[in-house]
Amino acid sequence: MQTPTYIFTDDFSGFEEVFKAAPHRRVSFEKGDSLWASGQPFSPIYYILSGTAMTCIHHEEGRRKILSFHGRGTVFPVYHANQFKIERSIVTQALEEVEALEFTGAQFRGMMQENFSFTDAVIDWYASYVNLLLYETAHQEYNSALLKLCNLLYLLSDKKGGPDDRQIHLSQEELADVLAVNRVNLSRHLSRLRQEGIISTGRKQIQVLRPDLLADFCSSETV
Amino acid sequence: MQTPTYIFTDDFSGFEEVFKAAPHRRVSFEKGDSLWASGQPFSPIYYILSGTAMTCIHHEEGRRKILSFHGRGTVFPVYHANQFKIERSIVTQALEEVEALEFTGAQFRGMMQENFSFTDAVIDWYASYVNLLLYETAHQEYNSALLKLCNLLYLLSDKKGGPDDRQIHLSQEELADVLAVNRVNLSRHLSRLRQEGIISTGRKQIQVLRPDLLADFCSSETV
DNA sequence: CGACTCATTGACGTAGCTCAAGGTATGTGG
DNA sequence: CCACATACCTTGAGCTACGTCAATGAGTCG
Repeated sequence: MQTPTYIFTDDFSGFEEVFKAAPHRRVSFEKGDSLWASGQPFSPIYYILSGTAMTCIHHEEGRRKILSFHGRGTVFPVYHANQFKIERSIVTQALEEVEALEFTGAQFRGMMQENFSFTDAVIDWYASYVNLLLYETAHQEYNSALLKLCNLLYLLSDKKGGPDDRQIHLSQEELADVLAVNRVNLSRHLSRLRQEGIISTGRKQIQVLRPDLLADFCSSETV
Repeated sequence: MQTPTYIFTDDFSGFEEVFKAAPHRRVSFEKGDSLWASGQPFSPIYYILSGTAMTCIHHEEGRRKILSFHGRGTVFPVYHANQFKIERSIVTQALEEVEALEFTGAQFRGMMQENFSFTDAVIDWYASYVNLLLYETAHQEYNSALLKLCNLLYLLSDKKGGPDDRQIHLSQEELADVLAVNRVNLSRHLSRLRQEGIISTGRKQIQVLRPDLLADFCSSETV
């Protein structure tokens, strides 16, 4: 039974050879580059070979909401036929150097038509994205800022790895922009968790010292 | 360029004959019935022949979030292979008598594999649902309760119809549960709009008198 | 070393939540 | 058709979590 993920990776890496064999354009982006011009509905589709990109939506009042992160072996945006107004506000930026293969919608659709297990992967991707968004809209929305934060830290920290792997390399501003809470308020809740010995904080990094105690703070929809 | 929709209808009605020809079970639900037992991840898929159903998520603290409405000619839930934890909290209820055709995931996947234009419809459905959820997570989240309400009224009211069609037959509690705001607070904002002559309210119904003035209150992501 | 960006802490305002009481349609059974 | 119950709606008063503004501190980099 799956919990939400903010970080997409390797959900298409089984098709890397298919991507390389299909007609495409090879592209690379420097840190900070946008994958497409902002203000436009998106049209190309990227399969990421290496690097990480971050997708966010800019609100007309000047805020931004960070939606998800896309690493190697995944695709963004995923194929769809219709254009939506909100796409114009969506921006995907490289957080580090990104190497990718670029496809048109028609090329991508052709690959789905030829290979139905590829279509399965597309459906899986959509289902995961819907799951993340449902979690945010229908669950996190009702939680206090502290609970939201604990849930996010829990989901972002790598439960499998050792203590050194349980680091989250995001600034407080970025965390605040994922949760749609105020940066100052977020800082206060982080100090609380720091005082309780659950995390330690540094510049652009948070380490989860006690995942067990953190889990106690989280909602049952999360752990 | 599409704006979000809360009410899904007729996005699969072009395939009604395909549904009827495929192996299925015919089912009907009385007003108030759930389409599947609550607390379970869902497994059957329904094509709705008539009636309307409402999907909501129950939060562990006792609140509920109304997600979407599903009328004739649409499908819910749409096919996916993985199971997600949050599905256990999702309930879809008949708002009136619902006649539907029930399919298993395997049957549904078979139909997608046989008929690629059916797969196109599934992708369109997912894209619309993601669009709605992005709108809620990344746009409405940052709006004040009044702006949220105006946006919702605008999206729910039938812009094509005449004055009598611009009625919304939902209780204030249901509207509040769509917007994740307090019922009392919602009532106050409705009185404001009533005082401005934009809407008239009654028991379980709101009529939009001046769609033009309402649009002025809405955000640009909505109109 | 200076100029960033990032993080912390305090003081204060307010939108929205909660509790509570009362009002008004709608439906039902006698 | 009326009495009563029930759901739905309205309005008031007070609280609080979060947002905003502002000033200061603490890493990092050229």
